[in-house]
Amino acid sequence: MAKAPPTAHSEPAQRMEQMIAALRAAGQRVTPQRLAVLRVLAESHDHPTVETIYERVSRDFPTTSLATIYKTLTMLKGLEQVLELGFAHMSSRYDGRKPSPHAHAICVRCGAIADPDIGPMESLAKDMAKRSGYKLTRHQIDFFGLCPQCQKKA
Amino acid sequence: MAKAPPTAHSEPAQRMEQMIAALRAAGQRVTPQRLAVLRVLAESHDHPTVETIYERVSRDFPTTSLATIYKTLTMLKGLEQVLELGFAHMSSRYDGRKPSPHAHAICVRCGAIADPDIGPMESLAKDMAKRSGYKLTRHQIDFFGLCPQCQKKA
DNA sequence: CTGATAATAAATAATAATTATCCGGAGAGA
DNA sequence: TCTCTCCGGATAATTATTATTTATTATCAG
Ligand SMILES: [Mn+2]
Ligand SMILES: [Mn+2]
Ligand SMILES: [Zn+2]
Ligand SMILES: [Zn+2]
Repeated sequence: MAKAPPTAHSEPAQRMEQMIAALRAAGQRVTPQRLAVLRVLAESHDHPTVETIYERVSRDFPTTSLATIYKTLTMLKGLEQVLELGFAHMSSRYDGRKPSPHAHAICVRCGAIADPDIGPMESLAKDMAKRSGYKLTRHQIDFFGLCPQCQKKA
Repeated sequence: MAKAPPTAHSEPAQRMEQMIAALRAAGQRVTPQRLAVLRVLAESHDHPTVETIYERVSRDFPTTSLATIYKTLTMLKGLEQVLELGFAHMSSRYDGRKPSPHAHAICVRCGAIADPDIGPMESLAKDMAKRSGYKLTRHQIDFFGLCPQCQKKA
């Protein structure tokens, strides 16, 4: 059997290990429910909602409560292990694979979210910090429009 | 008396005229309540919340309902006469002075919002469109941190 | 391994922001 | 003036999220 090819970003399994390590380092308990949430986050490429995470966790863990998902995500946010994308008229979306702030493209029709690597935001943030006088700590950069699929249906 | 100095962006009065014209062009009625909302939007530099707009409108128009503010803002958004800044864990903020998308700095302590002109986002949007395949129509670019005042208090 | 204990999970209630519904009234146009 | 539609105000409903309460469980000292 051939060796698995190298990948640019972490495999779900190793991303999970990172998150578990972060929990332990923070003195947080590692419970089955939390492991289930971590797994969903590590495996999901679609920037799922709380509801979606809940459904995916529920497959293996049917008694889990929505509140548990919320609380786990809040905790992981505090540990900078998950990125929350917050919006006004739709529920938040979560990225557990790339937990540091990065730009997103959001389809206003179907909700699909893409996050290709684009030119770095550092210079933009520097510029904003300089001209506003703010001490900046994080950002959320969102572009809205139609995903390729929805463009076809138009 | 000296002539008023020229300004880079529109005076409240002329911004109001623009908005009124947009209403008329869209066949929308220009009512006293709506005029009151327009005035608040044209005069406010603080990116007010719905609640704040409501309070300001209520000074001159005490019987106004919150729902009217919401409905008027929704309409103005449709006419691209007001920019909504939507967030996950706080209520939306509105900019009626510069209604086209632009970057903001938001103070996480006191909520102050600044929007200095910074390096253009066009190239960033182009890059995102190219790499994601999305057809982009608008964006929201937010930087979070501490405003100058809150930095002092630290 | 066992038991003590503090943290956590589930269920549920509460909250906050926003949106929908209903109805009376004002206003533009015939 | 009449009419018909739009609009405003009051209030109910909805949605997303957070708080509370109680039972359960992961962790670790012994
Ligand atoms: Mn992402
Ligand atoms: Mn602005
Ligand atoms: Zn789409
Ligand atoms: Zn501040």
